[in-house]
Amino acid sequence: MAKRLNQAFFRRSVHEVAPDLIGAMLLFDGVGGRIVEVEAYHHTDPAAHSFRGATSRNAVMFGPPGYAYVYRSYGIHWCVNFVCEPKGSASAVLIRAIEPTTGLVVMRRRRGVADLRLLCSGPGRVCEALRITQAHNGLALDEPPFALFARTGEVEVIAGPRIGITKAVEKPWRYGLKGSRFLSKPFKA
DNA sequence: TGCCCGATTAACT
DNA sequence: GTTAATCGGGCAA
Repeated sequence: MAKRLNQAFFRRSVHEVAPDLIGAMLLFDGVGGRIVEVEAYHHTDPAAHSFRGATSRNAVMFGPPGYAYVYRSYGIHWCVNFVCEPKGSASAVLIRAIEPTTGLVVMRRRRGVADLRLLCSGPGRVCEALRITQAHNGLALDEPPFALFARTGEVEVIAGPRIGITKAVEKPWRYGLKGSRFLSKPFKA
């Protein structure tokens, strides 16, 4: 069995944690799969929610590492982040896509699509498939309903510009599993 | 208080 | 390629 990721795993630079999450297994209530795409955000980064300081929405980002920050996107979707670094640095990794492996029947029902590649390929899709909502904001990542396991084997991680932002667009802080069919968008070669 | 816009997605043309 | 859906945060007034 793969090693469980504990809070110490997240108590590092967000730019170390983010690529290390590629290939890791994410389960929520026993449903999920392998993480294939993430993005890193830091409080010194104009594109980060924490850039302008703590608010009620982003309060979890300013708390200790190893917790989930969940926010509403475009008034419609939920997106989940993993808080990193020592408490107060307000950095987090956005989970953008996973390769579905566990609980496929449940995820297909929740998403209303059968195509594996459309189940979890995008931050909003991941949360809908795993049924992560505002109710889970602030939960610890090393306790149920979360379960995270370190990748087993080597993986080839590729980096590139982040998606859907208008500030600091040039920063190559999107990380993905090279060649994965489950990315929300392909990485430029 | 009002207005603009976003770490998105799906359904259009 | 374009656009609607939908709402809270952030900033101007």
